[in-house]
Amino acid sequence: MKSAASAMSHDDTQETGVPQIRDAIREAIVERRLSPGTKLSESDVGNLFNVSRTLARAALQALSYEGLVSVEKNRGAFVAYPSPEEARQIFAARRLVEPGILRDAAARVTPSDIQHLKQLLLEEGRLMSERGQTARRAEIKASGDFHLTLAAISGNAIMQRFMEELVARSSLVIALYGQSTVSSCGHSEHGDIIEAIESKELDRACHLMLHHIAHIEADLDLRERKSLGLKEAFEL
Amino acid sequence: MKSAASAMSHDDTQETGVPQIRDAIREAIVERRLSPGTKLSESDVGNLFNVSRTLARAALQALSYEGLVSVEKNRGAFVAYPSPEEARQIFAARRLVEPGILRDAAARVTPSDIQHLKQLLLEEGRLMSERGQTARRAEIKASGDFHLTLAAISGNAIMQRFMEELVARSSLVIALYGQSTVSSCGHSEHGDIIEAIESKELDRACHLMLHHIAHIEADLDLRERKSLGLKEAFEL
DNA sequence: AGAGGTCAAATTGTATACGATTTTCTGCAC
DNA sequence: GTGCAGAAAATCGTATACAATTTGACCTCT
Repeated sequence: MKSAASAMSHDDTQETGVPQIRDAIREAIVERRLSPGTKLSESDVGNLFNVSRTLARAALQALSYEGLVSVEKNRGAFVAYPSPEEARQIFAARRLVEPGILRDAAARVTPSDIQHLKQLLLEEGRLMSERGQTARRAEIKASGDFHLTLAAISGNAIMQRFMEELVARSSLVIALYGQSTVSSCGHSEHGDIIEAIESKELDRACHLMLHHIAHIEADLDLRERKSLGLKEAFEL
Repeated sequence: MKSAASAMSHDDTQETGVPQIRDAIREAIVERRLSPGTKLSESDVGNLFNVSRTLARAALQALSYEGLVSVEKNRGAFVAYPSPEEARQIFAARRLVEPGILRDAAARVTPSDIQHLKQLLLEEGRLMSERGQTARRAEIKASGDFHLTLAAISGNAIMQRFMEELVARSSLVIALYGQSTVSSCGHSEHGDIIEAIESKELDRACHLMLHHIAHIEADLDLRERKSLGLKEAFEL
């Protein structure tokens, strides 16, 4: 396997600190430059960012709290490889919280917020028509940003952080179990939700949101792919 | 101020590892043996648990991710001192997610789960009638356990972890802003919710839950207590 | 060739060392 | 006594060192 290090970009600005490292790795995971299961050794991470293992380890720990990295005792850290069950729970959580966040957001939304959302939508559409790795990565981020912006508008920092975790983990799930090559989020659905918010049709907005999440989930193939029991794999 | 160390118990079993330390400190915070604002120096924590600063630091970092400890750069870690605004957001988050969790839990609840919940209720009642610090601490934990058990029954590990964070932080908020000396959770309200679940009255159960959370929040005095402007403090 | 076992290399776990920053104490001028 | 350097102490930030564990290779014996 290609070294984990080479898969990440690294600006040489000597801005030290765990947050930079954590954020850089998270971005790499969310944008799928790092695939689930990739080993993230402390030394490699440290070398890549020109820091000691101490800081590399701290960054990996931080990511493990967010569920993006799993650390196995005495074995090291790996980009998380969510199980189908875990994937289901992530989306169940989103169905549980996003309508509520949407309601809170709608109650506080300002015209400037609406403008911001529409801006995001435009950008998203632009990226969809482009081709190339870079555009694809930017599109992934943009489509998540819609949901995160709603959380930000809701004004609840706690729910916002939770949504950041859920969106990031969703990206991992889609990378693993997504079937269609098309974008993770139905672009038009975002637009419909914005419209519903704008015209204060709260119930319809929530309904659309639930439908939208279900739509994303429907594109996943979450059938258990066991190791085939180590026996079943060869009998027959 | 009394040393932070002396406020925590510590069993001498040489079970090393960050989790033990983290859990012990969390328990101490949730049970209010450690007050908001208390300094948690890395050396003290390390000495207390007979580990190096490395592990102490890791444990404190972990707690900061849960919002129970705030670490200030170059100054150290302190038991979190949530602002009134933060407190409001914590309860807003609970109002947002607990009805949903309750619905999911009700859909999967087994007779054995009901029995477990009633058991908790009994224990809670028993502790309420007792007196003394130890009983008070146990009661605090028991009252939170009701909400956590519901999350466990819902079968969603992600929501469960989120609820653990919210309940723990609620304990901090109540310690800071709670007015009445009585228990944080209306004991009878828990019983009513169990009944509603048992008889499959979902809407009523959710309604009761919202009411219950509002009831807890109503006991708080979340008025901003500024430093009193340094002038107003003395002009009558 | 295959099974099993020992050793070497790599990697993580934890402690310690040292520099940087903040806080506290001290002493001197006023 | 008050106020303000400046030094001393304490505490955090980061790197390095060393122990423990895992992994994989190689070698032997059947």
